[in-house]
Amino acid sequence: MSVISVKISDVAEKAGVSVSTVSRVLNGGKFVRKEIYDQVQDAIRELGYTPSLIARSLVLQKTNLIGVIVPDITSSFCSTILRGIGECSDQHGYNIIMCNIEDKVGHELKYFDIFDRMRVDGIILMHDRINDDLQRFLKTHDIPIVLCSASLPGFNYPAVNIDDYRAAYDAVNYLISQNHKRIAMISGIQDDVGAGVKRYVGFIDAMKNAGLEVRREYIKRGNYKIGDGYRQMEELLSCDELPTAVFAVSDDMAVGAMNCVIDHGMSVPGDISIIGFDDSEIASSVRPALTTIHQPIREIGIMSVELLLKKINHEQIPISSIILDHQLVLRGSCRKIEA
Amino acid sequence: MSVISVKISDVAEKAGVSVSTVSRVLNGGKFVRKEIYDQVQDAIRELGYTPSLIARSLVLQKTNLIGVIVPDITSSFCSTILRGIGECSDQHGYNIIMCNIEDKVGHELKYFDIFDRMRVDGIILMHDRINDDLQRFLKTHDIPIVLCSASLPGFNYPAVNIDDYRAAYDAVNYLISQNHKRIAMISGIQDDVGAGVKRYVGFIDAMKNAGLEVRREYIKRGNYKIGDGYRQMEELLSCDELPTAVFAVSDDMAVGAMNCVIDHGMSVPGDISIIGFDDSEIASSVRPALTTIHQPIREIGIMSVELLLKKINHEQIPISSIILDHQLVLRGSCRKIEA
DNA sequence: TGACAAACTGAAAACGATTTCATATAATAG
DNA sequence: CTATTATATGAAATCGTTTTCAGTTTGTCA
Repeated sequence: MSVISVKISDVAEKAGVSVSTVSRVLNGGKFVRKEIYDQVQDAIRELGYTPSLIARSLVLQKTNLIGVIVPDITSSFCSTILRGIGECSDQHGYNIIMCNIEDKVGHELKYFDIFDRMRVDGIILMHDRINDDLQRFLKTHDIPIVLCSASLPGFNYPAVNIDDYRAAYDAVNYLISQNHKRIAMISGIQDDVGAGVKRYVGFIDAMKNAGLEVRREYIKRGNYKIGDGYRQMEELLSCDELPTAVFAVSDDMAVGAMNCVIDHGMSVPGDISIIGFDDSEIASSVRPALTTIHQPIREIGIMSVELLLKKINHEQIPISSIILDHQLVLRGSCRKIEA
Repeated sequence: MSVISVKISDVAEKAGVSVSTVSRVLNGGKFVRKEIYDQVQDAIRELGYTPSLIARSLVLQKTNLIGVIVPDITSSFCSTILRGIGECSDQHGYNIIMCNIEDKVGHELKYFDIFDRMRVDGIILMHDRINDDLQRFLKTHDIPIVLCSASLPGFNYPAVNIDDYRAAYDAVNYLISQNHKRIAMISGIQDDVGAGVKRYVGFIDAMKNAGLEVRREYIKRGNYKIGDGYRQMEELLSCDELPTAVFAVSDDMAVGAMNCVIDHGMSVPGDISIIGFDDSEIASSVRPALTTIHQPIREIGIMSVELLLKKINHEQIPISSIILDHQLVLRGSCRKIEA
């Protein structure tokens, strides 16, 4: 029962050697006689000694901590990324300390400040929005940062993303190839300066290139959650002429939209086709299963960590921003309109 | 650009006072003259100084860190609890450091060891399984631990749970009240010594008390995930006589089961009624929406933190185990059998 | 055998905070 | 006006490690 924590000097005393020698044993045992080495190991075992990472961090000026800021841990997309992050950092001997922004948008600075004081070795940021305080902070501090499924115009932090423009374009283009003409979009919120605008532009361009009209009333905005999708779909259903398809920029919103359609006694894809984005777990757990854009979610998390570690270790980073492949996955929520 | 980190002595020098004075200012400024106080604050601002929590932790012997071990961050149940945990610990000035057990079952010890070395102030454990190594560890260390939606027979750590026995009983009893007689169960895995067995016994008792037969072939086991529910349901569908209702001990498994039924061209609840457990987000995002047992998920997380903090601060803990209320929520996945 | 390198060991100085203790000044009381 | 107390301040010890540097063995080679 190690109530009082035993320290390195206790081990040293017990083993009859100096503190330095114990420390050497702890760190590989180079330059210490086999005999003494064993002696020290015995003492460690008998005393149940475990070195304090706190003390170690202090002298080494390195915490092996990675701070992670997520917008909403509850979303399947985020938690899957987080899983990738946890997995990879674990493998490299880093631990992650997580902060959930949630509804506390605008308070990001608080978490950066905490990370700063904790002297984390680096930060992974899954967040697109920025305000003045944060801007100032980022300009004056230089903790290694990588953006994960996000981008911050004006800062060239390394980032891991897919090609959101292209992916949105592909999704909409698929709808068009199925002869849909009245296509609506449930987009991201106004101040999403990252993926949000890219997907938006992707939608617009696909429509324009096909010579299709984009109606103002067909463009809605939501905060990526199921409830948002539901609410926006309700508005769409009140249009004079209903769209035949809707492109939602997250699976969650797509599911919300789908539920709304179903709850109004209509059918997906019979009456309205819906295409999602992310291919998060919910996409395949729902009936009809969602046709959607697949992102390599877990890999995005993993790559973020690898990029961050490179930055922490001052290794050369080949390209500052990594774009992973997306993919259209066809399931049951879209149908072809017979011409 | 604070490349070289500025320390308290730099501030002291700049302000023309001693280190102790700066420290006092940092910690509330009691016993320091207004004039000097301002002087120090100015120096802090000008230098962009932020105190190192690492150094602070070392001397205070307190990290304000809480270690959290989750079985699967990807599940909506876990991530919602985690949100509660994050929220509450944040409010109390604690940070959480998260470890995802995932498929690395049996390696729990590794994370306990890390937490131990990091000198976290306490641990929240959402994990029911235990092995010899872990047992030995727990016996020899005494970090404050609370169990969150879990229980560890043989250790009387404080815990936050619902009454799993009663909840399962209520769920099954509801099915019975709807005239179901052939009721199947998709239970937890074999070595789940916590909620798993309690829900199992609740099922059995409800059946017995109603004088209903529990058929061996109607009892399946899964690891709480959607895929498990799907697979087990497939087996149930191959029974000679189909059950009219199935009780799944997690919403995820219930959804899996539901999808399986639908994919086989049958209807829920038309052909088979399904009741879930948890009322996690997926329960209401699926059509038909799941009838299920509601757990106050976020609150469970919050209460765990509060309990842990009490333990950390050596406050009296009134009752060692907290049982929160559950509730049956009726939605669309169950129907009444006309007698 | 002597010279020089290699292997081993320990004392002491960091790392960056808090806190105890002693001291100095200001305020209050008798 | 002195004795006493409250308020301000700083020097130095402490938290538990790693690492430098110097010193002591031991080994190798001519």
